[in-house]
Amino acid sequence: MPNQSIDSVLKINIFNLLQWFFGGALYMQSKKMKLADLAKLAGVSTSTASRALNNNPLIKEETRIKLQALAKKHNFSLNAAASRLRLQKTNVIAVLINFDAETEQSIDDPFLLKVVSDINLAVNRQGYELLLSNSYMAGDDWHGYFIDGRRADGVIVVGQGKQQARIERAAREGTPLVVWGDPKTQGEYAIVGSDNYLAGCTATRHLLDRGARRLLFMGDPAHAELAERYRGFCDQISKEPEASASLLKIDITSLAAYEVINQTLLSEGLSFDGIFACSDMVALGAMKALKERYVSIPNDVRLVGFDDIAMADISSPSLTTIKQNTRLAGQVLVDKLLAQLKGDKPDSAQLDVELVMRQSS
Amino acid sequence: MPNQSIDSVLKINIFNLLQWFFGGALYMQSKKMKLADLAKLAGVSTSTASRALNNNPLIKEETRIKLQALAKKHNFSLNAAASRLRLQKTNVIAVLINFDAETEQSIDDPFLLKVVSDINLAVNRQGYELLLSNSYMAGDDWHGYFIDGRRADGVIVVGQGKQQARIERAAREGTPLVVWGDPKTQGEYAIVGSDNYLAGCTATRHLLDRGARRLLFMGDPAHAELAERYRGFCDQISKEPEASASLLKIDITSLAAYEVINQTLLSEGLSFDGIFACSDMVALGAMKALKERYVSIPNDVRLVGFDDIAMADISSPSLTTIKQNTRLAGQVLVDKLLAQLKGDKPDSAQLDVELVMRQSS
DNA sequence: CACCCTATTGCAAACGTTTGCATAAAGTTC
DNA sequence: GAACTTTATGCAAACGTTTGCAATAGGGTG
Repeated sequence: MPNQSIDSVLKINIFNLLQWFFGGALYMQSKKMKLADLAKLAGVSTSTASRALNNNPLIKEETRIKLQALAKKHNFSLNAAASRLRLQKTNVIAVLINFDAETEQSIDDPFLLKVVSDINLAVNRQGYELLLSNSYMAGDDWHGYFIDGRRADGVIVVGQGKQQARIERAAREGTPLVVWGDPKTQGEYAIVGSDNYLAGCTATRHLLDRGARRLLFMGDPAHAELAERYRGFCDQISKEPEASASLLKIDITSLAAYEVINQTLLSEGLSFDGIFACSDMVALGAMKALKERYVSIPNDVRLVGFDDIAMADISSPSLTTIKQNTRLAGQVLVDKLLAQLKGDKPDSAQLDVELVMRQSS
Repeated sequence: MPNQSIDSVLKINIFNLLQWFFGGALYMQSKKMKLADLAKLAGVSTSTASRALNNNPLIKEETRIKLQALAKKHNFSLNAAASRLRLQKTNVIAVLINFDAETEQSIDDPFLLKVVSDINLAVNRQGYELLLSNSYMAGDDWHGYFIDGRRADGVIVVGQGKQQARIERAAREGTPLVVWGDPKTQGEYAIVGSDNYLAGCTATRHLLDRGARRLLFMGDPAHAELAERYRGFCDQISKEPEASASLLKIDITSLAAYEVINQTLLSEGLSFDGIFACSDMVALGAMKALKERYVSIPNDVRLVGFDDIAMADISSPSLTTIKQNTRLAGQVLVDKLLAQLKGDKPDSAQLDVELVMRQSS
C-alpha cells in the first residue's frame, strides 16, 4: 500500500466545486445533491463515485476515501428509490401483524409488540429496514403488494391466526416468508415458534407436582399454537389417574379471562385448584377475579401463565409462567428469511422454552 | 354517460394477449409483469395504462374500468420503487423511537409500543406506510437518511429523550417532523402530547382530596414530559399548607420503582401516604413493594399512575391513573405531519387527559 | 367546408442509481 | 520493445414509472 500523504486524499477539484456552488446550490435552498453532483465535485465519473461509495474493490483506495469523505462532508445520501429500482432489491423486510379480528384495530397485546420490537432489532442488525404493516394495507395479495410492488424483499408474519389461506397463497406464489407461530404446523412455509406441546406438558406437570388435581385450561385451541399447548396439557392430565381437566374457551384477553372466572366461581363455586392460562394477560385477568373473591393463590389455586411479559414479575403474587425467548425468536426469524433470500429452502425452527417459577404456583 | 354493455368493457386484444403469453410469460416462472405488459395486453399505451390505474380523469371511464379489471385479474402491482423515483415521493412515514439508552436494545415499555401501534393505524388510514426505525439505523443525520435518501416523506419521533440535538438539527434542515413529547417545550418543531402540567395537577389534587399529605413523586424530571408533571405536582402541594413532598428520582422502569420503594421503607419506614408515579409501570412496581411489606393500598398509601395501560385495570387493587389518549395522539401526530407535507407550518398540539379512578386511591 | 373546441390517447423524456463493457494507463514478461 | 496482463476509470444502457406536450378524432358552429 502506498504511503502517501493524507492531505492529497482530501484535495478536491476546486474549479468544479465553484462551478457547482454558483451553478445553483447556493441559491436553491438545499436542492438535493445527487451522485452526479458529488462525482463532479470530486472530478470523477458517476460510475466511480457509485463504486467508491459502495466499497467496490475495483476502486483505488485513495479515490474511495476521498469520495467517502466528500460524501460525509456534504451529508450526501444515495436515493434509495433509485437504487431499489436499479437493483430490484429493497433491503426492506415487511412485518405483518396478522389479526383475527376483522375490524381495524390497534394491537394491545404486549407480548406481540415485544416480538415486533425484537424483530426490529434483528432486522436492523442485518442492515435491513422494517416496514410495519397489517392486513388492512396489504390486502389479500401479499405477494403482489410487497414483492411485485417492490416494497420489501420478504415478509415476516406475526401470528398464524385462525385462517391461514393468505399465508399459504403468498408462500405458493413464491414470497420469501417466515411465520411466527407453531412450528409443528405442516405447510409450504417456514414457521418459527416455541415448542408449544412441550411447554404445555411442562406447565401442566408443574401444576400437578404442586398438588393441583382439578385443572383448567384457559384459551382457544382454534389457534394452532394454543392447540399444541392444550395437547400437552391433556397428555399430562391423562397420565395422572386422579386428575381431571376442563377447558374454558375464551378470547385471549385479560378481560375475557376475568369475566369467565368470575362467572365460573359464581355458578360452580371453586371447582378447580389449578389453572394453565394460554397467556400472561389471561392469567392476570384470572388472578384478578380470584383475588376479588378471596381465593388464595397459590394455596387454593395454582396458576401458570405463558409468555413471561414484564408484568408477570410485577404482579402479586408474581406469576409463574413459561418464558418465550422473543429476543432469540426475532433473530431466528430474520435469519431464516435472509436464508430464503439467498435461495435456501424454507424450514421451520422450534425454540426452547423455560419455566419461570414464581409465587403463583 | 353512455349506456354500453359491460361485456365490451372486458374484451381485450386477443392477439396481444397471445403474443405476451407465448412471448415468455408462460415459460418464465411468473416473471414480474410491468405496466408496459399490462398496456400491451389491453392494447393501449403505457401512459394510458398509468393514468387509468391512478384514476386520472383524462381517461375515458370505459378504458379505466377495463384496465383496472385487467390489473386485478393479473394481480398486477405497480413497482413502488419506480413510482417513488419518478414522483420524488415515497408515501412512507418513518417512526423513530428515540432511546435514551446508548446501548442497542429493544423496547419494553408497553405504553410506547401502544403509541407506535396507534400511529400505525392512523398512518394506514391516510394511505401511507410505516417505516419503523430507531437511532441505530438512522444515525445522526436524519434528514439525509430519511428525506434525501427517499426512504420516507416525513418523520414521527416517539419520545423527546433527554437530549434533543438531533431532533433540532433535523427540523432545521427542513425535515417534516412531529414529535411525541411535551407540547410546552419551545422549539423549531411540532410537538404533540398530553397536557402534562395539568395532568400533574389533577393527579396530585386527587391524592390530596383523598387525604394524602406526605406525597412522593416517582420519576426523572430530566425528561421534559416528566418535568411538567412534576411542576404540576409541586404547584398543588404548595397550595396545601399541611402537605409535604419529596422526589424519588429513578429510571422509568417497574424494577427501579420496586427497589427504591423497598429501600425507602427499610430506611425510613412508612414516611409517605401518597404516591404519584410517572408511569403505570412505575406505579405497579411500587405497588408490588408496598404489598410485600403489607402496606395497605389505598388505606395507608394512595397511589396514582400515568398512561392507563391495560394492566392498570387488571392489577389488584386496580390502579387509579391518568389516561393518555394514544388513539387520538396517533391521529393528531399523523395529521400534523401530513399538513407539513402540504406546506403548512409546524405547530404543536396539547391533548386532554382524563383521570381514571380505580381502587388504588 | 373551414374552423374551433373538446375528449381521449400516445410519444418521449425524466427521475438517480448500478454495472457490463470498452478504454486507457501502467506494469510485467520474454 | 512488442505483447500481454493488471489496475483504474468512464460510457451508456437499463430499471419501471409519470407527465408535459403533441396528436388525433369527433362534433358542433357559422
